[in-house]
Amino acid sequence: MPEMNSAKQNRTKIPALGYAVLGLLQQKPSSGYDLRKIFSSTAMKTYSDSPGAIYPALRRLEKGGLIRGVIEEMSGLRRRQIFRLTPKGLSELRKWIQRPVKVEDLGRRDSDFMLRFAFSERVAGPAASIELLQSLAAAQSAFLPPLHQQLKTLGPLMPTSARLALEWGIQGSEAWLKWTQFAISAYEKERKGGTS
Amino acid sequence: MPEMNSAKQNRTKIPALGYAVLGLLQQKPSSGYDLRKIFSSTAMKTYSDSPGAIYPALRRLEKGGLIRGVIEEMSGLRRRQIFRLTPKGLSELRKWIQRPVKVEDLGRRDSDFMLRFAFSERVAGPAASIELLQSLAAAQSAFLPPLHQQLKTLGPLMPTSARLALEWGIQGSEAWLKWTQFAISAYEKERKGGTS
DNA sequence: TATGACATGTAATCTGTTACATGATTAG
DNA sequence: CTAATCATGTAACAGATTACATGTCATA
Repeated sequence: MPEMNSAKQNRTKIPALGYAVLGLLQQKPSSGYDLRKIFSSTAMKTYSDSPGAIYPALRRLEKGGLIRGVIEEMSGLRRRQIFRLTPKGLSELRKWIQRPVKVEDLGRRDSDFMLRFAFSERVAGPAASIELLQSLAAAQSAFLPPLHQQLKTLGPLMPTSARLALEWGIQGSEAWLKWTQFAISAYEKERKGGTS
Repeated sequence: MPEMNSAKQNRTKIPALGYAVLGLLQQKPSSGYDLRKIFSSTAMKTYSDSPGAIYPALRRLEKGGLIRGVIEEMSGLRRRQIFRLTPKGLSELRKWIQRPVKVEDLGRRDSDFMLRFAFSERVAGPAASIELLQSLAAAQSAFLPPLHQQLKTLGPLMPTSARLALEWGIQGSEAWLKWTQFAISAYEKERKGGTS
């Protein structure tokens, strides 16, 4: 086969939900139930709020030494385990956030990147956020041309609905690129007039 | 818990990859290898091109009576199994395409909907495409206000990068809404000046 | 005759979904 | 008292990833 996606990953890969948990725990030590509430009520609905996902994920992260849970016995005898990041967990989170964006990552606009970026400032500082945005911009500029190409060559042969779907691929990516510029300039403005 | 996502599904739920396969087979009977090439080379990279995903999926669909494979023995003795939709498969595909869009479906802009819409014209005709778009527009108009609300209340408390990520949620949805209008008007234009 | 594309598969493993189960505490 | 909410779990299962295995055919 010419070049199918193979990708040999070294084990211990953390899934998206795991990073979402790490990021939230860095912001505020929480129980599994706290996390479930966040995943079910806020804009982070992409991640599963089911106990069958959260609790096993917490145990995996704990076994990997990335978080540590302590049972809070204080007020009221309702058992409740609060998890916190360990230093190892923090460094793992930081490494994930600072990974450069590759063109292949851009397929889904909703994934991975936004989660990383959302956490970036808290975890690694504004400089890291800016770097991430620039890495994104670079990847994006390489992403669009092939799509235009596909539309030009295949578009006329496709049914209207299929062509329109492909056009969303383009329009959506362009909107995302605009957001990237917007975000970069927001950081530049902050740097000048900011609270520094 | 107030209202966590539970969702009791009746069995025989077909996963996204399954529908992608059904849609492609409706357009053109193909082998597993053909499908893999499509998933690895075209804009449909969201779906797995790995043999460990495709071949089991084909067998599941065949067991469910949605597709039927025949071994092509013609030219050259290189075995190659060509799959086609059965009538049941076609009707299942049509049912999936014609499902109305619900607000909860809108979380990820890249998912499900675009696949359904892309196939809609071929499988169920332009009228179905237009209906899908209108169903989408209705769901979208209910989707945006809560996001604006969240930004207004939580935004000022968030770090810049987290707020910008939330703003992408809004800008991206607005861009999608614009595409929806664009697509509807494209169909209207076609209906007037079209090949009818 | 060796390489690489064609073509199909399988086994181990991981993660998430679905659907229960359990018990403590608080509000009406 | 009873219903709802807090809080944690588990078992069965489905589907995807990873990695390997097998064999055919064309061409350089």
